[in-house]
Amino acid sequence: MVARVNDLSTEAKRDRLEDLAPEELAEIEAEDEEDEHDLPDLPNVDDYDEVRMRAAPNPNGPWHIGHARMPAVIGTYKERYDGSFVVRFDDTDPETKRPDLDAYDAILDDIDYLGFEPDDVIVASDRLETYYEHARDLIDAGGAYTCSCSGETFSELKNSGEACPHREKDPETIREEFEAMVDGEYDSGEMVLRVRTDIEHKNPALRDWVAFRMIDTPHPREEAAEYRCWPMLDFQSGVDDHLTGVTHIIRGIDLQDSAKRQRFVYDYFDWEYPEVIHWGHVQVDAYDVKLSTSTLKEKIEAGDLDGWDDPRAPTLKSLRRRGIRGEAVVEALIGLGTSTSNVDLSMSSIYAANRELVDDDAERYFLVRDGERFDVEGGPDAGHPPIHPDHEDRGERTIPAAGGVVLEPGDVPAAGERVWLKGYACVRRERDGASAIGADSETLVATDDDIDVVRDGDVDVVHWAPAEDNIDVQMRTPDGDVTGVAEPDFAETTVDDVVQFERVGFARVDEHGSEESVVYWTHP
RNA sequence: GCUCCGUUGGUGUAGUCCGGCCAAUCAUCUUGCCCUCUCACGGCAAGGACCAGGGUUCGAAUCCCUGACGGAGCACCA
Repeated sequence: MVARVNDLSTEAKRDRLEDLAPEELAEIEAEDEEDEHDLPDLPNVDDYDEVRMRAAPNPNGPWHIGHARMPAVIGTYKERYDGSFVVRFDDTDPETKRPDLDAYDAILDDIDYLGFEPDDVIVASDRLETYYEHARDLIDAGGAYTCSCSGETFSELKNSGEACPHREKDPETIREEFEAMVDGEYDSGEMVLRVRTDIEHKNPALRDWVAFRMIDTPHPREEAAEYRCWPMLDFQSGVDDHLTGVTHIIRGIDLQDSAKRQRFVYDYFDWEYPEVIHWGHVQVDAYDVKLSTSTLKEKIEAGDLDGWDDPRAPTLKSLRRRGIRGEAVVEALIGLGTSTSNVDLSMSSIYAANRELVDDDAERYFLVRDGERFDVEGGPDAGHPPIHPDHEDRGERTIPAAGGVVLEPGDVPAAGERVWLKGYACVRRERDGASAIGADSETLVATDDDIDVVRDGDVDVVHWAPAEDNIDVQMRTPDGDVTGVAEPDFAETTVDDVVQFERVGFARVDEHGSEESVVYWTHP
């Protein structure tokens, strides 16, 4: 019987089911029609009035490509669920993760580039009093104690599951010592406030973790410079997530234990812990430079990179300068999903998304790199290729040929061979000896071939530029700078235009200087 | 050492919760063809994956076990 059912085709089974249980069939087919999202649905959305998320960057520099994943994803979820998100700068370590004062605005600028706008922006170092208040409440609830063990001593005790003597201090002392911490009466390392969790918890990472510690170095922000007692991420972040109404937390797998740690605090306060999603790390191919803000900062300071927007840097500022739209970056990052495994992002997926966005508007020009000069005889004075092959109404360009042309070395035909100068005509390279003056006087002679020679595959079409009255161009790319000359009409482009240098690739016009023009290579 | 987590084509992803419609989706990628006065755009086609081994079952990418590989945490960093 079962075998007979198995032998039925899908169609047949469907028909049979329709007879037997039409309502169940409807249900099954409804499931199939669920619209497809690139991102998985967030968990338990219906349990909340509004989906609220947060991005919690450490303001230590402008963002690299990997950082864009957070705003890309939560911004997309915000749109899907009509939710909101807050940007919270977690700048609670003035020493080892010392904030960079320029980074706050730089990061907001990067989010703007990606096309998203945070509903709120808050800064943790503005909120110390709030954290202190909650610490006091936690102490009163018996959930924290001051501890003067050295890190090493406590670590040993903790690893063997033993409490330190400070754990059973009387509440009065704990309160006094914590106030002394707040008042800055201890030096770095002398005293911490620990959350009382479970000293025998099977996961050593969760045992009585530090909530506050002393830091001697003043915070770079003036508003926070007087504070010496600073909360650790797990405490600060946990409190803020609750206070700002965050319903869905998305963060890296490196913080997998954070939720478990923070739950102890939430339990003391009788708060509901938000939904949590952990995702893996992102690596990006095509760059020599590591995806690390501190590494980038070092390279810039050492002069290996010209700045955060150097085309060789895997930063958002760099992509922006290259003419890649934030939208394309978002699209590629969304495609990575939110899985817990580490992922590699191919730049080609960003390029593919961007090409689709810019191709229609990108005017076509010729750029010849490392050009070889030729005289042209027998043809018209100029060539007239279209500005855009799909839009004749945009007109055509004018490229003078009478004064000679330059070709890329790879496009130079062998003596006696033909090549089609795009928008101009078919030319044949003279054989050696036709002129006695030498290499500089090599000549291309226009033939009367019509375009059929190209259609038949006998002659290659190449791009070219005039040998005189051309425009010097420096093109900056992730692999270094290249130079070349562009046709005269290229001067009519304006800064920020993304153009396509035919057979070379897309580029963003960065500057038209008196000596030369500078463009940034976008992608093939 | 202790504790978590993961493993689908070159890359990413869907499917895994609730086993059958999955000889496995979509995108990117690579190759070929068509279009084309670009190696762009567009069109067509092809290529390429369920980590391994056991088990449960009529049936396993999906459930269970073991192993391998990879990642993360055990910080007075974020």
